[in-house]
Amino acid sequence: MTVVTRFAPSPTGFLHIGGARTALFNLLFSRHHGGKYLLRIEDTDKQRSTAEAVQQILDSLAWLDLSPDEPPLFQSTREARHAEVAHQMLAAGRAYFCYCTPEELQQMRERAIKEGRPPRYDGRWRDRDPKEAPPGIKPAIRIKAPREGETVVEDLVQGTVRVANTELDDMIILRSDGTPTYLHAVVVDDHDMGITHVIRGDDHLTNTFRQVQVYRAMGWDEPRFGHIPLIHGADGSKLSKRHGAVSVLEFREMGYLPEAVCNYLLRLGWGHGDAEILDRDEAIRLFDTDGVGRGAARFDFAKLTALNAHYLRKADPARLVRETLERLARRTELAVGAHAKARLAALMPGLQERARTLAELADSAAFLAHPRPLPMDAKARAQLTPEAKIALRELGAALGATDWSVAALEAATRAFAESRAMKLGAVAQPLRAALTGSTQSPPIFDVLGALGREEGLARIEDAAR
RNA sequence: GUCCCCAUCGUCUAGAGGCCUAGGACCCCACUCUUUCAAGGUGGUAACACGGGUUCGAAUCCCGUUGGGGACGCCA
Repeated sequence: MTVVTRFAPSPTGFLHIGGARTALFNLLFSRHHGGKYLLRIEDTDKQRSTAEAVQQILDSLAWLDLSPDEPPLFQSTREARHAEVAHQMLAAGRAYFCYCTPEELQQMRERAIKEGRPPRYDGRWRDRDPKEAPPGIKPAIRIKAPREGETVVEDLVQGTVRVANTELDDMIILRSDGTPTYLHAVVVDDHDMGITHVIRGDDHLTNTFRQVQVYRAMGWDEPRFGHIPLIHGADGSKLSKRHGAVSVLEFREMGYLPEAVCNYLLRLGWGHGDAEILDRDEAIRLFDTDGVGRGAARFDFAKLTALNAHYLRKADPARLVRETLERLARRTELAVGAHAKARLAALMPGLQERARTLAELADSAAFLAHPRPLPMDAKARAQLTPEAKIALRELGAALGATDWSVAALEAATRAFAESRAMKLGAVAQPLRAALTGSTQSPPIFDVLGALGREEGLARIEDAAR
């Protein structure tokens, strides 16, 4: 049997980071088993579904390299099929018309809760003759769920999960307006799409018992289910906006790399020995449901950031130059032209190993694109003592006479310091302040080299004034 | 309220009865390297929720307690 998985988001908003992990697990699982990974947009709620949300989800998945193997299936296009199946169940005596009004059901729920009973449909139309139907009411179709025994699901993650059938009620599969409910549509679509493994959030675990009834009523093979735990915020509650970012696109904006996000998401709730750094190929090779944990995991920005720093360090400098240029171009105080681009390309190896996110990278690179005079932060200004300024002026003169290569610049500076009986640091720090406006930067001679003779000497002169 | 699921350092996790003096990663703290900051290297702090069993032996199996999460819609 070829494995077929799917990710099935509803387009009522942006793609949640938890949804991204579900998509990742589905992709990894199918790839690991040599199968297919599909996408289904669950847009049957016409009030809340939007085309923008669909596009955002597609963009988010593409960014994370989690695009499906085939174009997405839109659930709304399959309503006729959903209704058809519901009517087949009706004909087979596995479903029935229910003439209750929403108000009536509401009352039923309220009374049950007041009396301390679970709020469930009491099955009042289950065996009633449709001839007794009240006039003028369009019926909904309910499934005839078993009332005795228990329903057991062998979950790939949670193990054997069982529930007494008395806990289940006869859920609506087709609304009175003829549209399918989620619980019904999901099953019909999963069956028709040939889904063999349903990997989704833990919050669907109890739904599974209801969905299984549809498979059984239709005599369809049931897929295997794997319910992965939800992601929580740092305080242990369900991850939401107040925990910081939750939208995948927000993570992109904050400067996280897609491969880092995927690696982090993979390790959130899944483990394989001591493996921490896993690229896509390695993840596909090792991923399986037996490595998925059963408890909810908390989202930790510190670890994501550490992982991001790792990937940033080994990323292709050319790629980072492009990304950084894009961010710098948004800053009006900078002059992002050919000079800046060349300087950035020259210094990127030194910059990228010092930044943890693309946002930090852009911050640390901004000095390269800043027109003179360069603004100084407080610590940098403190470096420029009267003595330091004198030394800088003389150093400038010395450097002006040297070949503008990193090695020559370093040699000249070391010779200069030695001639003054100064420690290299005593010269290098004021120089760093002059060149970068900061006390932290890549190796200072690399900076000097990247800046070029004209700009480098000019900045030294500015600072020596 | 009812049902379902979960429970190892602060966080993510390894651990499938003896290999556990509980390992790794992140965070934090020292030291080291060093022109700064990072990175790297070395070392350190830190956990089996609790109570009963089962067993020669339990982080690992069973029961209970506590704590957390989820689901109970003509939403998805």
